[in-house]
Amino acid sequence: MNIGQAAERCGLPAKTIRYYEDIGLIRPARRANGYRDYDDGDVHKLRFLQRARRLGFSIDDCRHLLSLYEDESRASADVKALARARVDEIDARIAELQSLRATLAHLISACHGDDRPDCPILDDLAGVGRPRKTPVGQ
Amino acid sequence: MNIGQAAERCGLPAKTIRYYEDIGLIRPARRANGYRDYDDGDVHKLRFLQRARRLGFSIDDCRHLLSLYEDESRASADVKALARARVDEIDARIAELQSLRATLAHLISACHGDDRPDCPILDDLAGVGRPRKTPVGQ
DNA sequence: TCTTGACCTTCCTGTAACTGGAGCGTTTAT
DNA sequence: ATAAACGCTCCAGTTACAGGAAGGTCAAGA
Repeated sequence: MNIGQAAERCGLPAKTIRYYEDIGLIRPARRANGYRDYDDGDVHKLRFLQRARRLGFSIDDCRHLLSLYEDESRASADVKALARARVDEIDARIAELQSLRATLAHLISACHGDDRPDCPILDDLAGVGRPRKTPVGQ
Repeated sequence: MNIGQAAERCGLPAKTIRYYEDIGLIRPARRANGYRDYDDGDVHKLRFLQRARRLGFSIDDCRHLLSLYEDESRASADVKALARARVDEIDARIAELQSLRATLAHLISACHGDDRPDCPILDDLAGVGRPRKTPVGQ
């Protein structure tokens, strides 16, 4: 099938599918006219990639997952380790965002937010008050 | 002062400071030898930028915040609105990450993670089982 | 004076993972 | 016959810088 139909079936834009080919994730057949020709196996792989990306795996992770998927003798522990690493990344990111959120919420609550120019948010960014050492995150 | 000293005082790498100049965020003086020459006001602005970036404001947000900061007749409501928008972005991102985390944690708990090749994580990515409609996020 | 090393300069490239568009050829339907 | 819809490749842009090359400048020591 043509790339348009493959795109429809896997849920990825055609542009993305071509990009995945550029970086060596898939290698569809070509017809005489130069058009890419996808079979069901290709679409299956593309769907695999779409799901893995949606779960936040990097392209490199996806490459790895795909090779594990195609390796009949893989150990499920390898996959589990990849997934655990993803969860750790996610946890770190969530913690960081929650810290930022708390700082911003605090500043927002301190700002009267009217037509007057004085603003604790800007004051904080400008470093008004005691010099802060690592006030948020890091 | 030279860029190295300014970098040390504001907590940003010299590369980043030059980049901020490229995109028009700051405009330090130049000496006869072509070296950038930062005064205390410049360093103050750079520190402002460093703090705003650390709070997750985009460069465009920073540009906006800086212009508000320099506008003596600004309304604090404008700043508050920017900060609120940031909090909304953060909340959305956190929710998304938590959803991803839950899905991954579920798959991880279902995977025995040993030397055997069968793996529910890969099965899920491959679409084994009932076809999922938008299982996570979005 | 010469040299060494630490700075500084500009410019180019690369990152992640695509997206948009130009300019062109092909297929399909009317 | 022609127009729409699709396909192709290649190039540029996105975010916010980081790394490095090639070269100029400056202060200190031998």
